[in-house]
Amino acid sequence: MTKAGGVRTLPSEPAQARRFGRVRDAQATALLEDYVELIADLLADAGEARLVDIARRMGVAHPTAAKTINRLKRQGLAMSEPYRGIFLTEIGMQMAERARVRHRLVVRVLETLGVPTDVAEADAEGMEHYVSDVTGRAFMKFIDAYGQFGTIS
Amino acid sequence: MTKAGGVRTLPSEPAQARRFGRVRDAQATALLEDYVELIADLLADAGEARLVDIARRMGVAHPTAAKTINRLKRQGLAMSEPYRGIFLTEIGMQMAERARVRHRLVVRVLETLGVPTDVAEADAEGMEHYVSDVTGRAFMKFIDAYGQFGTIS
DNA sequence: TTTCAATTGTTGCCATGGCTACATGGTAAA
DNA sequence: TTTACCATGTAGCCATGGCAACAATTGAAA
Repeated sequence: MTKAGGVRTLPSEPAQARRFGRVRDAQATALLEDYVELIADLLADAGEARLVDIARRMGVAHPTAAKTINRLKRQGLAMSEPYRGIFLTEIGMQMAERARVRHRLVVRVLETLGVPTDVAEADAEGMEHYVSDVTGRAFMKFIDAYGQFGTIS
Repeated sequence: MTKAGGVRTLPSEPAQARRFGRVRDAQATALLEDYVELIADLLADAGEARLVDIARRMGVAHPTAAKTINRLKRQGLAMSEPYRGIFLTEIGMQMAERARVRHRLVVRVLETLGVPTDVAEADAEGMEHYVSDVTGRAFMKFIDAYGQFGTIS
């Protein structure tokens, strides 16, 4: 099963290492993006983002959410007074907006490819963090061309 | 910006919690899948999977790779004798094959949507772990319908 | 056969992201 | 005004996944 016969051809070592490095980077910010997006949604929808609600919606215990929110604060994405609700900084809001746009884009692409909405929403939650700008632009072109007519298949 | 006016409507609390739970589960197995897939590729391509090569291709220091491989062994996915190359168990090979098929599927979908091959390969590396069976089937239908004619846009 | 470089193994450190258990603060009901 | 309940904060535990530093083994060159 060498290069001649098989389909298998490994990428070059540095290229592959770079790729996995990028995946690790994306993974590191994925959780922060999810929190920031959720906080923005809660602020828009309920007028406030409380720790308990964040924890319940993330499906984690409240100390877990508290730790992550502290990380958001350290990174200048969120802010809060003791025993009060959580708010986003300017940077946090920008990140939330970008995440929200990308999320909706991925969902629409999946829907257009025939994936049911609830599954599309669920899968997009994980996939969205790994969509590069180039891929995002390709997605937009695809939606512009086929999205408005509903499903493609 | 309530339900009436805006686009924003949060999913129900349990639904959203379930979604994020699924993302966490997928994240937990993502690294194992990547290792198993890489080991299978090295075995097919080079005839052996050595620790140094795995570490270099993953872009990590060798103790990091060693720890992860120990985890693979604990979970019954890989096996090795001290100071020897790494092999996959039956289960590990099955996992590798599934991961490989899904990886190629995601790459082909992205390519068909107009994403350049190298970017498609890179993005697929992160996205593939979050593609559910339902979405995978939709991808296959899409490829069957449009894939053979090259890019869609 | 000896020696030495490369590979593998091990230990111990750090940050992250889960959890439980407990302490503290805030507020509404009694 | 108390009190009791809920929300928030904090401490400490575990596993994961990075790292550097050092130990042990292998195997090839001298």
